[in-house]
Amino acid sequence: MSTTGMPDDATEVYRRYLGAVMLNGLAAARACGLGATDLYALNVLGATGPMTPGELSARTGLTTGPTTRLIDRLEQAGYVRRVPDPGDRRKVIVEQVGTPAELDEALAPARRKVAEVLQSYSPEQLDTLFDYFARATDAFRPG
Amino acid sequence: MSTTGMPDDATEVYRRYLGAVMLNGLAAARACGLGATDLYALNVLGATGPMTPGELSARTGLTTGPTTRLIDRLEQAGYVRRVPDPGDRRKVIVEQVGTPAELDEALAPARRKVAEVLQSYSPEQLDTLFDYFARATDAFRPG
DNA sequence: AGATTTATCTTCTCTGAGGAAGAGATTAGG
DNA sequence: CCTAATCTCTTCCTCAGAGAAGATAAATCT
Repeated sequence: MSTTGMPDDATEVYRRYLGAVMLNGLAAARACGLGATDLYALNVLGATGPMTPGELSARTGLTTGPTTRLIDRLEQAGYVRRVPDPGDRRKVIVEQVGTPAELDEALAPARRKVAEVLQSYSPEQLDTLFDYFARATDAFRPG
Repeated sequence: MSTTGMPDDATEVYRRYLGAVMLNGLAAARACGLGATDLYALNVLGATGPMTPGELSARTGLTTGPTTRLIDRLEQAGYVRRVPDPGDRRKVIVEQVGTPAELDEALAPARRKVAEVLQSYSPEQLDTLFDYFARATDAFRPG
């Protein structure tokens, strides 16, 4: 792809890879009964940390009404918890409850296979890979 | 994570990375007006290649009715094309029309940043990374 | 050829997620 | 202290998307 400076066949490999990651994540979400927005919100919370419903609604692009019910769903499913803001009693803080266990369970088979793949690399190669993971995470951040 | 043999902090880096990839993909899909199922189906088609509506319905878990309308949506949006099966005139083959341009456009900023990250690696390191991309793609395949 | 099976598409219905508007509670400012 | 602004939540409405059941067309089998 000329805009990225990557050769086309490398782009294709990478595109397929991203597609596979998405596919796996969506399938796992579906297996847990999570909608796309729910998963999106969980990812936002996981990436950015606890935040108020207002912030979450800004991040997801939802208005406040649907956001309230989004949080209701996540809370009822045990993925998230509402905590009162000590400094402002109008506010609520939404925080993840540990790591979503069901979701992790659904993602486990793929992670096991990935772990197998990773075991075939040398320590230096693993350093490279994890360096990439860390830096790509920022690259994928919105904004 | 003990089930994978990965150290816990490495798992966390990796989990964040996957979350970021998902987040970016979902945001891009939303920007293109694609629903979660539509995106899922496009990913299936991209990963597996052209297939009949029946196969697609099995992959997505939808019944045949919604699958027809799913394909209608994707076709109308120009992401996909229906071709008659030459060997069986009951069948239709659904195939992607090139690479979804709008989706690619929406993903471009992230890809540019990733390309920047990738430019900092040596050729040997890039070999390692792309080897991983290719093998991880299979690891993420459902089944 | 006739019957059965297979594959896709159509129609109807319904659930669920999202928007709009406003209520209730709390904080900030004059 | 009283008003205005802020934050969350509630209510009502709409609509896209999914299931169920059946229609249509084509292939297969006896």
